[in-house]
Amino acid sequence: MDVKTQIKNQIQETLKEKFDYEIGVDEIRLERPQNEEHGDWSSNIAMQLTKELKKSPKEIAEKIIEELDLEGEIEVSIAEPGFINFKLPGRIYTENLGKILEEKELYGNNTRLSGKRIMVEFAHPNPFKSFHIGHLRNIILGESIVRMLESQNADVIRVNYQGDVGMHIAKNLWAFMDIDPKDYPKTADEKTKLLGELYAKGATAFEEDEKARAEIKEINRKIYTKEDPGINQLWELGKTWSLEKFHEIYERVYTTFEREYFESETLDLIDKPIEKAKEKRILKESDGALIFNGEEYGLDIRVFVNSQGLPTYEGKELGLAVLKNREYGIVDLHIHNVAVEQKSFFAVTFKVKELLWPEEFKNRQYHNAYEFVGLKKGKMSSRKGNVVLGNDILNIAHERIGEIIKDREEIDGKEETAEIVGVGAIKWSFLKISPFKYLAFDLEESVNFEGDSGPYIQYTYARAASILREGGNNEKAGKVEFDAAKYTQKLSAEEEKLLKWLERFPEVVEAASKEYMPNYIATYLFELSQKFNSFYKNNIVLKENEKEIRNFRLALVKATSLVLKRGLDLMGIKTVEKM
RNA sequence: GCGCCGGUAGCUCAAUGGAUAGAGCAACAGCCUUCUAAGCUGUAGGUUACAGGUUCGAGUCCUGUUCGGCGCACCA
Repeated sequence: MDVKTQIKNQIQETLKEKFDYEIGVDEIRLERPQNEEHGDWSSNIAMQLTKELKKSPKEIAEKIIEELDLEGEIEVSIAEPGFINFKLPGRIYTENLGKILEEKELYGNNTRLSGKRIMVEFAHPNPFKSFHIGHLRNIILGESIVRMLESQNADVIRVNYQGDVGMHIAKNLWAFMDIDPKDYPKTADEKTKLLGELYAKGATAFEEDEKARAEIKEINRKIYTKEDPGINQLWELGKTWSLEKFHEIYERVYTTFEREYFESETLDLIDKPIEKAKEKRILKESDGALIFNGEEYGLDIRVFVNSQGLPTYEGKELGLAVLKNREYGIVDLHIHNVAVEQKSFFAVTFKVKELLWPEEFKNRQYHNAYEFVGLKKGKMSSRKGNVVLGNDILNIAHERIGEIIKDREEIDGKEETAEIVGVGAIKWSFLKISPFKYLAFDLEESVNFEGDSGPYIQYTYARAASILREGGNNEKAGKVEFDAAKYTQKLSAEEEKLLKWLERFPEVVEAASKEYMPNYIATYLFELSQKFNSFYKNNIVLKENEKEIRNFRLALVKATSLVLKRGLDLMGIKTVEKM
């Protein structure tokens, strides 16, 4: 039994004995005091119960601690107005240090989601359109969510769903048809640039030109029917161009997909569920379209098949559900990592899927509605061809890092280092803030490498790596060759803070994975780095004469480097040994 | 009109209903004669948008106001 559970059980028993008051263990909450001087754990139970027990919080707290029978030298104290604070013996933390060194990169994992199959759908860029800063937030967040779930022992299915049919394509093809194949660009960058321009041209024409609008609608129809070989060919070509570029980006951000779905694949599968939905009166006709009237569920009205008889995005979602079920059967949870602007869409399609296929979908769907990305300066619009491209951002970060390290002789692979650190800087800037908060992206700030930044953490890791490299055999440094109980007496302030902070990692990972908030990990790692750097400044490791202290510090450095690396890994960020 | 999200230091963000609201950046002042200065130490910076309420205790919960973002039938 861990310390936390022991304390809770004891409080529960004491309340029963002393006050004849029954309370569930889960209702007793132990908190981490913000101020570490208040101890390692804190309980507010005495204040909570003042009314019910009709006694002052202090009185209750005093009675509780009188009766507590805790094992293992836990210090208990009372603070105004009635907090009960627990201070754990140093031994717990030195023992945990041994645990980290033993478990290595598995430290922090748990088995909360063992046996669960979770499908995470993320990225979804649309072919023919650009992969912009919004997609970057999506894929970086999605990748981290996948890794966090895997750390909880879930069996994760990574999928991507991409819109390769619909009006946005038709707008593009309308402009695409005017390009002479002789003028087709050669490089992937030029190709995607052209596609972006074509979309902007088509979208503008659609809005401003009556004739163009009719033509685009006709192209859209032909995309669905596949009756026009010329259009089919252009469609294939543009899609290939797009996907080539998308895969380049996936690779750069260390993402892979087990299955990439396309809207075009769903088209043949839509009729059946639509029929079924009509029979069950889930969908109804209205003004020539087939709609779901969500009002009775407090939801919006949304169109599943338009009055032209073409399925909308909503309709295709039903086809996708059929396809997924066919390929993967029932999964425990479907996570859709899609920005908050689609909240209404998911609320409705979730409800329809649940009504159609309760066994497969009821209580098995979650829309991770993360917030929008915008620019701190200026506005973005793909319609106007004015977008910040994902790749450009990564390139700029890469270049900036390249400049910084170009004169550092000790770094071997400068290009690779610049890439890893550059990508890390961008990922960090996205993940360090809550996903559920609007992100005002500022390129200058995200490539600022000081303080709360990816490179700062990576740099801290490299410092640790450097000590371990020069400390000789890493394996040996990884062994704690000292008497843990005795050594705690001699800890410096920095050592103690670092040691204690390392022990929190597993609970941070668990909370982050439960709430889909990688920023918890970022905050933790930043504080870990600060504590390590402070330790680094004031506690010499390699030149320490006393062998016992030297070994302890090497162990501490090793453990810190393991946790830094693992934490960054959960965020989808790589480390370098030298930078 | 209805719904969802947000407003915390000059800027970007933290803060499971808890103890003195914390960081980073920017500004200012220090530290390279110890393992990487992408580092460390310090100073300054706050009516937590506003007004009520609930609570032993509110940045956090409730109500209203206000400002901003997003969404609400044939786009995805």
